[in-house]
Amino acid sequence: MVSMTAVLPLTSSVTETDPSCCPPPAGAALGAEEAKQAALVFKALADPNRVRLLSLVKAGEAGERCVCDLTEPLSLGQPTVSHHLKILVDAGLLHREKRGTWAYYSVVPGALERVAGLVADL
Amino acid sequence: MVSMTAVLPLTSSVTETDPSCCPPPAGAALGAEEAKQAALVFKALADPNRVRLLSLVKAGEAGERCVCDLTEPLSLGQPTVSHHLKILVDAGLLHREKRGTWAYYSVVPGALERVAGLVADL
DNA sequence: CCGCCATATCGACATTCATCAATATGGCGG
DNA sequence: CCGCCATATTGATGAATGTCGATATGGCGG
Repeated sequence: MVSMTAVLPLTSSVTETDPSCCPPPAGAALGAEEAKQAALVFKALADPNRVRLLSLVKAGEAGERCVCDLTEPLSLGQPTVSHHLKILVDAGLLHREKRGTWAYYSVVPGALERVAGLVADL
Repeated sequence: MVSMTAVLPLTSSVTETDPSCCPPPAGAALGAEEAKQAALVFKALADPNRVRLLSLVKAGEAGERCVCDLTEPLSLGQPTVSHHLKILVDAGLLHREKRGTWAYYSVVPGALERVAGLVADL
């Protein structure tokens, strides 16, 4: 139990070991910390079922989807789906909102575009 | 020894189980096969050292880099670096060219942009 | 032709991860 | 207040993965 921190600061928040601060020199190679942060986001996308989850949530009406609608198309157990969703939330890609008994997930606005930018200018 | 196939068709090559062919309906959720292909690429990026490798290669002069110049900045053994490079090549992200005793790696033109697009319109 | 050098492959080991069954939590209807 | 329902958490297990040391491959200089 050390996690529960959302990754994807990518805009601010610079918890580096290196004291020489950070706005990436643009054009230069990534440092170890930046690479680790980036890899954390990619790890969240490195599973077929999580990719499908993101896709399903995004395609859902109003851009959101309840967990109960996600277990069936993936042919996965409910605990497993819950686990994957947590990983996507921790990565800063999904947002969770609990309404009554149900939990609705939606794609964090701009998150995918931000990741796309991350890839494009490695 | 089953691998050695480059991923990232993403443009053509559709080895699906599903017979109803494939240009993604655009707007609909991803199928299982598409998600698997995407996840394969993300898996290649899901390691900090591989992200740094890509970055280092891209930042190298003439956009290429010899293996011997890559082991030191990563503090990794040569076999390990070679292994990571192979994964990036198999994912269709890096290109390998052997000149004499040395192996030069370069980013496949447009590969990163293609992956970025993959992420943006999940 | 022999040995050095850069790179790739192999085998092994420790760690991480995806998945499931079982259980906990917490709201809603009766 | 009791039990059902949707969701989350826990524990366990098998598979995948990152790393290393040792070894194989293959070109180049002497």
